[in-house]
Amino acid sequence: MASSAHGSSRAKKATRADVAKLAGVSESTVSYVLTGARPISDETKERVEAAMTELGYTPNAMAQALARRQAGLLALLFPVRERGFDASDFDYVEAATKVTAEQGYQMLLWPNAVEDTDSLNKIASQGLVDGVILMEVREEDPRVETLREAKIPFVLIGRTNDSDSLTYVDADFALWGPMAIEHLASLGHTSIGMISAQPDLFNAGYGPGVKTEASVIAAAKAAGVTVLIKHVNSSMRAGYAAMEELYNEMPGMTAILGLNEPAIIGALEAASAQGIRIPEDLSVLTFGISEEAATMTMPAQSSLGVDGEALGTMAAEFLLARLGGDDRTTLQHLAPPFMVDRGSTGPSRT
Amino acid sequence: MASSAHGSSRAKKATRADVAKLAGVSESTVSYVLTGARPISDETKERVEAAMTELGYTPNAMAQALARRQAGLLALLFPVRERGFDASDFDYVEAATKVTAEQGYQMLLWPNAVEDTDSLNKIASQGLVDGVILMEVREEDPRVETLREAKIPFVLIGRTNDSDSLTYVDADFALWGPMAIEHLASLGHTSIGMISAQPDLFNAGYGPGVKTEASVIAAAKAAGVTVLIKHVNSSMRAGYAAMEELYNEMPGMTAILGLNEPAIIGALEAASAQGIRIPEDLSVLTFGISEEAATMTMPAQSSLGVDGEALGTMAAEFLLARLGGDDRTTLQHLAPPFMVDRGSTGPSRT
DNA sequence: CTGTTAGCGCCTTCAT
DNA sequence: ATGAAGGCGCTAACAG
Repeated sequence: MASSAHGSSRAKKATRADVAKLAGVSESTVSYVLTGARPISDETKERVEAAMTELGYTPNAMAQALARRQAGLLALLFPVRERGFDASDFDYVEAATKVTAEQGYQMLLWPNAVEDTDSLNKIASQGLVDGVILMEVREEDPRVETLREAKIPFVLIGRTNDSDSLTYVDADFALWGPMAIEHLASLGHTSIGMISAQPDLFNAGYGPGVKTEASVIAAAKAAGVTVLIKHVNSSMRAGYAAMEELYNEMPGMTAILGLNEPAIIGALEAASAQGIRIPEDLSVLTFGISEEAATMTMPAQSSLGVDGEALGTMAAEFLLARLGGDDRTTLQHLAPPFMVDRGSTGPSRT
Repeated sequence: MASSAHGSSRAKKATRADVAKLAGVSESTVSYVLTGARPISDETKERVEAAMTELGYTPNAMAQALARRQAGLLALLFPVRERGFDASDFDYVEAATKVTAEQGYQMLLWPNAVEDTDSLNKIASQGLVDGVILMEVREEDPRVETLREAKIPFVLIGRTNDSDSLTYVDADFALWGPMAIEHLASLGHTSIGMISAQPDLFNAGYGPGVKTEASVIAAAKAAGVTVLIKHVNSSMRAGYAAMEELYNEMPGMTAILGLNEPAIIGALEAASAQGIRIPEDLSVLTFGISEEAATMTMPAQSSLGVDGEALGTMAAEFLLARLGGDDRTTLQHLAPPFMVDRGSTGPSRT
């Protein structure tokens, strides 16, 4: 069964006409048993279905798309190169995929870089996909203008600086700083280090980085505590080094905030190498980290973030609304933060 | 400029007929200035191009695909959920994307699970994509049969147990064990631990895991050294614990092999926590790890693996050959391993 | 150098 | 409950 001796992979596929002929019905009838858009007698339906399986018929996606004037495809833009694609990212993607699949859409992952607007323009303006979800959004994001010009419905997970007229879901980073600082301040911490996003992402206007830092700084000021921020490359090594810098520049540090997954791992390693114990000597609170990443280290990290699955779902629903022609309402959502206590923060023992 | 007050994103796009009318030429002429498949006078070419830009015309991908009987799309199957998508994975993808783009193909990333053969069958048999590249291949991989039935050209990066008739590129794992063991044995190591792939991947027949272990075991036997293998979950925590187990069960251990990125990080952390120094007290050699991952830990890990970019390129070339109708030749390639010494191995001081 | 004419495979409105 | 017929937007011979 494994090999058909003549073996031409160019065997032409059965078409709707073939099925119609074999079943002795008209072509449109074949379509109607597929779509169910019209009542068909059981008898002919059976004949048609038999013919379809006999011929191994599958409708041609391109022809369908052309006739229906819609591709049934959605693209999810995720510039994979920047920082990979981890379990927490997949929370969003999986949720969005699930929701849109229920409406008959297939989701494609577009891994190209943010700057690759040429490719993007192609898929967006050629009608290859019906709608787009953007992830890893920057404060100034060239993709937005490209998609706008292509007149294709799109929604952001994240947001740009100028997002009043955009459709998006995002975390409410403005609340992250206050919530985190209050938590630590109430435990008595007054000297707090922060291992933040890598410099280039920050400079490129990476939203979570910029917005979270801003709210941390404001909250620290309000609470009267000191925060020392380091922009650290996304590597354990850099995190390790940053930890030493922090202790040098702020000897009384009793807590750190994290906004950089790999770097935090390195920082924890540095702490452990120095015999610094968590949470006895140092409290650790990490932003926007997945369950997996948070419990992967030793000790596990208490964290503050959003529900990626919920956000992904909502993004998909917004997009479906746009695809459905809802053009008037503003669809925007900021998700509130929630904190998960995994025991890595405790009272200050200054 | 930001908002067009009437704001219907449903504005119908210009078609080839519109361009032809505006330029005062026939429709086919419009096509021919686009494809350049026929000489066109400079004068009419300019008129047509002017009309195109005036109307913002872009050819409809679906209609093109239908008429050409080819979509110009390729899918790269990568089940993202299993272990994420990291920098080393992107080496393959980027290389393959580049090569195929030069032939006018767009590469899509298909993140669905290996078991999701329904979705796969859809995109494969509906003519949505012209060819497929599979990654994360298992010894028994259901996707292969699905693609075969769909009669669509495909190539594996990796291979199944029964791959004689398949088109693939893969690492030559059979050489990994000997090369690694010889390296360590020649340094005097005789008690070697191995932190291997997680149990479920291994049981699912994850090729790199199964094949590498087999070659390690054989090579160890031949060299007369002892290897103790642990199947470890892909987390730092699990690696940390595995390290302790290894020392308990094999107190004289002086070297470890790694085949599990996160677990190795945990293992290194465990070593550092115990005051075990690398490479003085323990040699570390990791398989199939990217430059980034290898240099991310402290100390960096010497590693043994393949050139992902080269493999991705070759996979793409194989696929292009199949798409070009080359159906007879066997296209298979096993890439030799190469070792990168980052100083984490040294003489045994038993 | 340029136009005309069949399709590509399917959807969908009219008819019956 | 079923057929027939006209597109969807573009390609690719076939004619000049």
